[in-house]
Amino acid sequence: MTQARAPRADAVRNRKKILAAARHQITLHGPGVGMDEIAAAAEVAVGTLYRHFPTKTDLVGAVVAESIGEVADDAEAAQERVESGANAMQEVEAFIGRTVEASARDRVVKTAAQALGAASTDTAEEARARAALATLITAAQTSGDLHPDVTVEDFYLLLSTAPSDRPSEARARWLTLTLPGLTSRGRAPHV
Amino acid sequence: MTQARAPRADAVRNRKKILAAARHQITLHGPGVGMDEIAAAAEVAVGTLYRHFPTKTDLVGAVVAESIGEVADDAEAAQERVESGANAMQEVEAFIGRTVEASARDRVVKTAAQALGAASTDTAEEARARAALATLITAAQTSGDLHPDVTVEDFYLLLSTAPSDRPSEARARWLTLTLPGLTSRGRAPHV
Amino acid sequence: MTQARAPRADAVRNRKKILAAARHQITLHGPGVGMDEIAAAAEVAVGTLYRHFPTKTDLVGAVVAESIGEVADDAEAAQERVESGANAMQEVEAFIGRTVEASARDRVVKTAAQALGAASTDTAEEARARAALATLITAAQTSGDLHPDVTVEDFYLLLSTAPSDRPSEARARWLTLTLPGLTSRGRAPHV
Amino acid sequence: MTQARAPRADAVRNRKKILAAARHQITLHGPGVGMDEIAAAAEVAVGTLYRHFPTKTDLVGAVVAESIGEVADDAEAAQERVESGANAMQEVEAFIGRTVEASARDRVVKTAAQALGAASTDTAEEARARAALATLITAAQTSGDLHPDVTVEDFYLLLSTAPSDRPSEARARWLTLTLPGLTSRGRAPHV
DNA sequence: CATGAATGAGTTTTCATTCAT
DNA sequence: GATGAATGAAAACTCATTCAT
Repeated sequence: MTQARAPRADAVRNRKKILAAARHQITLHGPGVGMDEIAAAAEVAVGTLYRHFPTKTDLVGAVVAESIGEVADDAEAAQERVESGANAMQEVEAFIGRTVEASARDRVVKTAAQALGAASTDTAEEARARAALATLITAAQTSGDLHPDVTVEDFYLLLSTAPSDRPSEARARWLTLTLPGLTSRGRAPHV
Repeated sequence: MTQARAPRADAVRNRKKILAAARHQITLHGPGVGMDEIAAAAEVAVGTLYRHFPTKTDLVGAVVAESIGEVADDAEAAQERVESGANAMQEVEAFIGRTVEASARDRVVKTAAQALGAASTDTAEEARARAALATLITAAQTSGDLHPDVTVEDFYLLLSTAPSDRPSEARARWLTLTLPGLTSRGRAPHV
Repeated sequence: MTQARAPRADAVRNRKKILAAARHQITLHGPGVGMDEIAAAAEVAVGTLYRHFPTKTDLVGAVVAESIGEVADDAEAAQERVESGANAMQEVEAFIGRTVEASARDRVVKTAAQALGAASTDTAEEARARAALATLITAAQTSGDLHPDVTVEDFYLLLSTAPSDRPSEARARWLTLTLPGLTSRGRAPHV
Repeated sequence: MTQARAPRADAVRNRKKILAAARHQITLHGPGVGMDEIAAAAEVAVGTLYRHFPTKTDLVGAVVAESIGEVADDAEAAQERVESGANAMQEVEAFIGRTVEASARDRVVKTAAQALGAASTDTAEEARARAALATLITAAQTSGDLHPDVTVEDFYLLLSTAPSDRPSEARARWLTLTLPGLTSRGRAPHV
């Protein structure tokens, strides 16, 4: 069992520089930035870039995974606040709002992921996010007005269709139109 | 007064073949299909393709315009049914459902338009669609439960964020989650 | 012997329009102007253009031939003035000066001819020019200082290397440097 | 202080092969040879060619610069011979003769430069050539028969209009007709 | 005869990826 | 491990020329 030798310090440093540069470049010039440009921005040679990420798809996938990690962090924080007594339904709505805003800031990353068909998700971060969201959802269904049939998939469905590339008023309006569908009252049967 | 000479029969035929082929190829392989491939699919030489559409952007724009034309047709039909006594709110919901399905079939066209920055809209078709929708909205607000602040823009906002590239169950679920936000009851103030 | 039927009036008109347009367009945008552009400028369809000139080379050749015709006119006029008593050497020098200026005005035609390897000359016009020049040369050798070994070819050699695409000062300087070589005194043997 | 790292051995080799091939191909088939052809002749992929010269204009410019370098070498050698006691006027005439011959060998390079509007000159080589020529001119004006108003520009004017694409007899004749204009005797005022 | 649509080889250039140094 | 030069398959677009209408 060849224990994976601990990565060299500079290799770690390079990986970080590359990810940061990729994120920046993609946000700046859209997907379709050349690998050369990303490499240059990371102050690294293309070869090095390819040693860390064998494919452009892989690199973009990693950038996306990072974003997911941040979403997971956010969801976990919300869940902890709920455990400490915060209103679950309010946390759910606030979480959605923040995530939509975040994906607006990083919108090109999303586009990039789609454009390149980057495989959906890096398991570790994904799992964390999913766990925290599930807890949050259950809490809001118990103590609040979140409709009982709502699932984590529904969150993803909505978040992945948020108008991240539209002006902030559009995003606000979208929240107004969309959030009611998550509540019991909003979806109450016709009288 | 140089009366624009009637276009030749074969030119018209080719234009149609090209548009059809473009639509098909784009739907099949995404935007970024080569012009050569589209030309081949249309059984035409590239030169011909470029005679009809001087730029790839123009071609994609034309394909998009066609789609918009179809949406306009659909909206007008719905409006006429309402004038003939059909339930306005039901027509609104059905219209949205149908359009989401249509954009799922043509999903890549949408992507293509965004990707290439094809100028937003072909005025003529756009105007028709807008007019029919406005009438439809007013009718549903008068006789049905459509929320009074809903506008044509809201329709566009929702339609443009529909999960057109997801399986049909996802699209159905999306309708379930989204439609309530358009109604007065769905958005009723918290008690 | 099928006597070549007299060309139709409109065909003649078209030929002239095409030649004029070609000359204008080439002078304007350099050789490499598209045949389509020339056709458009002549208010004629490309097909018509190709009926009159089966090849781009042919068209350019015809334009060049026209220029030669003008040179021939000029040479004949000079020769007639000499017959009427004008100073032959002065006429020679003036003729060269005028021709250089003319080729500067039409410079692109020359470039075009070279670029496309347009076959050297249209016999009729060429012959007229050659005859008039020969007479002029003989007169200047008899009554003036034109070096006895100078031939029509020498004139062509100089004219074809005139700096037609340089500013007029350059052309003037070129005359200053070049004309002495045509005279007996200028080429007097080293003492 | 980022010391420009020494270029790799193979890169240098390729650059040379490319320049040589470009020169050859251009001389052979005129400007307008495809980049693909040049690449093939250099036994290199197009991409490599574009790494070294980002634009066709750049490549042609480099080829031209090389030619100018050779002219500069020649002029410097002539100047040194004069410093060592050689006859200045003879060196001037010989230099012009050699350069005309050289530009006949490389004639298409000249055409190419004009055709592509390659920015007139590569400063370094140009400067060397100009310096050597100026010295040579002064020497020939002092010790020989070179006309006092002749400048480096005059040399360029003549060389750039030499009949480089004509047979060698034409070039010889051209020298006979042109050189007198550079001398004091040749341009002596009319008696 | 005129028209102008169609042809298709060819042009320059880009970019993800590989591999010698 | 890092470097950056080399690769070569596209891609979008042009234009002289042909040919159906």
